[in-house]
Amino acid sequence: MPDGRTERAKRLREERREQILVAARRVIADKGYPATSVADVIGSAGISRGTFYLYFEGREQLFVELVDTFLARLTDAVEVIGLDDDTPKEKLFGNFRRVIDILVSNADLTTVLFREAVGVSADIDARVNEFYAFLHRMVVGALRKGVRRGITRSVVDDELVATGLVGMVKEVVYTRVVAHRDTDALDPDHLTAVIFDFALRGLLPA
Amino acid sequence: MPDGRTERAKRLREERREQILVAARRVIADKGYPATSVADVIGSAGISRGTFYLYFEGREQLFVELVDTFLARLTDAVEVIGLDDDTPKEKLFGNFRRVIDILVSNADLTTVLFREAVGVSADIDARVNEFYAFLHRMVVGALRKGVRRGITRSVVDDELVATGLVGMVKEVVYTRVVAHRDTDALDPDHLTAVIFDFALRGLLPA
Amino acid sequence: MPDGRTERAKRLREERREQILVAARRVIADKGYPATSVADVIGSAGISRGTFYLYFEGREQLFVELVDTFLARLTDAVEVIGLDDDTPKEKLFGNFRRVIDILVSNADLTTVLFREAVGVSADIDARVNEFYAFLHRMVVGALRKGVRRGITRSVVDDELVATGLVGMVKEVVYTRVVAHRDTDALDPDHLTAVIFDFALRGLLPA
Amino acid sequence: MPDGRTERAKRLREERREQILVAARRVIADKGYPATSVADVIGSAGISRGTFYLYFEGREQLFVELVDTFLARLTDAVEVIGLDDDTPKEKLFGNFRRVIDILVSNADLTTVLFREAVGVSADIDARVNEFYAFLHRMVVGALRKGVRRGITRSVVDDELVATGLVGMVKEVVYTRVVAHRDTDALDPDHLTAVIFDFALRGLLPA
DNA sequence: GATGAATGAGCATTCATTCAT
DNA sequence: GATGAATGAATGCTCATTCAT
Repeated sequence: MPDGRTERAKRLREERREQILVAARRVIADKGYPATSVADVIGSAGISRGTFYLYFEGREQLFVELVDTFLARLTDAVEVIGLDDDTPKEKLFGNFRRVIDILVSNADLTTVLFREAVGVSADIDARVNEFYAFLHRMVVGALRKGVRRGITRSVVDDELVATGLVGMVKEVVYTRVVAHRDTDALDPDHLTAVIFDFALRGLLPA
Repeated sequence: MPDGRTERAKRLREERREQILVAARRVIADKGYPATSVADVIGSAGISRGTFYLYFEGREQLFVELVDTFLARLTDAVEVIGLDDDTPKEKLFGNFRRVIDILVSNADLTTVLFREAVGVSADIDARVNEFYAFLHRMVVGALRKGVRRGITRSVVDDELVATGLVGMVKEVVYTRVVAHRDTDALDPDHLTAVIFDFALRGLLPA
Repeated sequence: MPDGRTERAKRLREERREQILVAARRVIADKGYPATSVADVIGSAGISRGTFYLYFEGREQLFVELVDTFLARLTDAVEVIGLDDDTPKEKLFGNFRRVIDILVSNADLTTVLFREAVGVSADIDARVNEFYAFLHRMVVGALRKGVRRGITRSVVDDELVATGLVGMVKEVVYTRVVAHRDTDALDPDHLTAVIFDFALRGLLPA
Repeated sequence: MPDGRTERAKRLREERREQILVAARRVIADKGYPATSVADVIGSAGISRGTFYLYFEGREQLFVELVDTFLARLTDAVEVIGLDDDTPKEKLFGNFRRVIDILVSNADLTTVLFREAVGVSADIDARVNEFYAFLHRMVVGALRKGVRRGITRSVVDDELVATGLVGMVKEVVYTRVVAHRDTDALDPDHLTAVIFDFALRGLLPA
């Protein structure tokens, strides 16, 4: 029955799901995933136990969905930069900026991703690791293209440097957003600029 | 009664504790803290339930001790470098190297620290965060002393850069030791050298 | 309003009920009553949850009706045989044959009656027991009339023998129809003949 | 440590198990298996939830054990009668008597076996069916040996007659012990005698 | 009349902790 | 000191029933 009623029902259903997801990420960011019971989630979402299981297969599946959706948004924010790109530096800057922006403006989900989505289940671990591996591949690619085009110098172990660059971003976001919940102090533009300046010029005096 | 009997008893007691701690960190690194029950620990340590509670207040206290002891070892490996030090660069290099060495050569505890000791309890979170804050303070101090002595240039936001440097080390160790358990591939000297080279000279061509 | 519309509505309603009952007895015979949820029934019947409760008071009442209707059909198949009946043996034979026939040709309902309608609720237990008590009374009556008319000999405990005769039929039908679902192997005529032969002549050599 | 303490502990453990089993069979016979929750069992046994799971893997395993143990006792009561046995009739009579005796003197377990152990799980169904199949095989064997030795006549369908004989016993016990809980009225000797008399001589006048 | 989203009581099971022996 | 049986609060999940649309 593809009539109006069905459409509306679908939308309501989607809203309900979203309501539960929002409540869940808030409470998980607050109490931590292992300490968050289904009772906590439904209490926070203002729904009954049964309703929860109407929309999600179970506690873990809800958590996987939370993490997966967020990882997908982050992945989408990263744009591959071709060897013949006219503005590779700007594109790379844009990639960093967008990822950081998403992380900073979704404090709850970032907290869940950084603090809870680790060591909970092999399944989730694998997805999260795959995301970081994706970031790592992108950075390694950027480093190598930079060398080929003469923009950057060649380093001894570019895999290691790439891992370190990913780690820089993670740690900066983690300390500000997750550990100190000090979102205001974190301007994505400033952060990206500082990291780029450091990464390009190093610490030695000119 | 400071006689021999007491001495021996004390030593036996200490050995017993150690035996339990070793078993615990192995099984926690393997299964993850939330999934590790007291039954797992006593099974792995070969002791009875009651004995466990004779040596530790409970499951969480055991975990706190595991993390705390490791953090203390790491903290001890960091040496403050004075403004008038003759070999500040070598000292700093030594600090990085020693910390990385401890992390790499204690894969179980490093796994526990990086993957399990996060988001479990506010207590543990605070201790771990304080350790990273300590590292951060040391790096910020080194940066500022470097500037004063003309060794390094001044950066716009040295707090941010310091956080990033800590993050580089964490991520490199995490990916190799925890995620891929690829300890062989991680020579502390090589790692420290690469990070230093990158941090000092940056990526721009000379 | 005894007009056509009402008539048609009533008929439709009856058909709907029947549709649900048929679906229910199939799925209950298959999965067992305790394991059959309302979801199973409505899934099998192709109706919605709400509709189910429009036609039945609830899960148990549906089950009671299923059993009751079947018991009524079985009860109707049994004909009382008068003392002055000309063909008492044939009538008795007919009674056995008809009951067995109904049981054999309604494998689903027989399965429900024998395997599910036992120990589920005091209500259903009572109805089923009453049916067996009815059969028992009929057989006791037949035995006594047989003795009075000189057709059969007098036994020490005709109540016990009657119970046993009912049990013979139950067990034969149960093993073939319910346990082994081997309906083909069960010719009502053959079965009735064998039981009669055994019951009349016994096992001793002539 | 094969000392006295271990022995005593083992005995205590066995007593505890037995205590739970006795409580369980009482409450299951009373309320029915599907309606009996773990809460009912532990309430009846006067133990805590945790203790229950210390002695049994779960609700179903307890039930399986209840049924299995009883079936084993019944099976043990049946003695195979050889072709060259001097007193085959007495042996057969003994078999019937002993089985009936166990059934009658364990009203709770008999109720569980007849009313609850049916249609609950495929596992239990299989075990119960196997027991009846065993009885059936024994009776068929007895019938055939009886014919060979000239003690009984040959019947058209001895499989069917054997099933019927098993059914006679089941029904008599069921009606008296389970349905009417009228254990007093059921003397095993009398019952066995009546069934034998009927089965051997039949109902026709001499 | 038909629908299916919502409800919440109820259930089996786990596990950190205690304590009598 | 050592043991392990006992405890019971807590948890994730199911499902019969209701009711607004």
